[in-house]
Amino acid sequence: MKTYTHTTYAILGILTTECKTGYAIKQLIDNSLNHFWKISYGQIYPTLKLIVQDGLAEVQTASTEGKPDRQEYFLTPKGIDTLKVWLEEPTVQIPSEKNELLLKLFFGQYQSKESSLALMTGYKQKLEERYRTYEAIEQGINEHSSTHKDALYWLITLDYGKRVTGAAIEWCDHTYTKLNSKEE
Amino acid sequence: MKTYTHTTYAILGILTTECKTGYAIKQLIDNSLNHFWKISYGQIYPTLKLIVQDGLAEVQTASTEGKPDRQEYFLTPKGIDTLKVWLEEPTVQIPSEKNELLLKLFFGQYQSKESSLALMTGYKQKLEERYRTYEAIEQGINEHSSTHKDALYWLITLDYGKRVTGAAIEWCDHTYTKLNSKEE
DNA sequence: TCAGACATGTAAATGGTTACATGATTAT
DNA sequence: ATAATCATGTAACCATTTACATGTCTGA
Repeated sequence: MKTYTHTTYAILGILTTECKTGYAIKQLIDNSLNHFWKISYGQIYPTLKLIVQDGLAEVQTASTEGKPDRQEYFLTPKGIDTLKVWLEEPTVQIPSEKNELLLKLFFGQYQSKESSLALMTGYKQKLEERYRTYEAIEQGINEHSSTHKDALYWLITLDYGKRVTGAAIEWCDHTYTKLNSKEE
Repeated sequence: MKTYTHTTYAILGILTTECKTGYAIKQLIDNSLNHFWKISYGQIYPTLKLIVQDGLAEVQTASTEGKPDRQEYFLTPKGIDTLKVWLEEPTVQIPSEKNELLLKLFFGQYQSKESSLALMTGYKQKLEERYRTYEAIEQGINEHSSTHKDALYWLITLDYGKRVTGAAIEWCDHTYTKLNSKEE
């Protein structure tokens, strides 16, 4: 069986939900998968074209009064099968991020202490903002969608984000203190 | 001032150490920056060419008996300045990883419980392996290079890796139990 | 009338990996 | 002989982002 990029499987997966158009896919990713997956229109529309070509989905034009026409995509049995085969594959790569802060800190020697500390502060602020975003999404799910069939899995991925972000925030505090107490 | 990619700054930074050749840069990154930065020869050599063109470094051919000739790169004052300007910039983007496991788990609905659990187990194993690697590197630094001027910064970046990886491992345990106890 | 949400798409550029090509030297 | 390490480089390919282009409809 032909293999696709993860991005293609992401789109295939989203087409199992109520989201059926390129625009809706973008919205879902921005709102719900944003902390572990991103995608641009420049990939969505060409990918949708591809999966139709390969018989994994079919298109239909839908109209709603007062809104522009939409192209709705529906998975074919072959599409569902392709998604399931990928889901059952046990091999996942653990991500290895490119971390700009660590890169700068690695060359900390060539930097003033103040500038290292400023870097840490900025980073921590961004992490805390991210943490609060996760909490807000979590609360939203608990309040509005707790009975939704996917809610458990959404909460699991959020929990991951919170734990990892939390650990990074603790590292910031610890490192700030360590660098700050260092004599010049 | 012209801006460069992070990869270019990484190379600029490495050229401040004893590593002066494309080959040595690759080795340093693979050994020491590997957990937060990666690079291929396909980028190193063209980038070295670029930074020479831009007057950030100068090349010299060096010979050692019994080894092939090397091209050694030395930062110019302009190169050091370019690096410092980048280091002092306080704006760092927090990385947002593409996480294949979370993507698959997000569509957990369309997967058997067994397959979700197998995914978790495989992921945890890889994380534990990574954690042990960090510990080994840390021990190596403490034993052999604890007095090296860069040792503090190396240990700080390793600490980040350990904390974040540790949090992810805990999430694996927690999620495994949660999914396992779930009635079918 | 004008901003903003809804909606679809393409082309060019960017950043990066992989595969290929070459060749010296050392140790087995 | 030959595998391993040292060493440099290019070309093709891939995934992804950004900028651009177009247009509808609603509500302020």
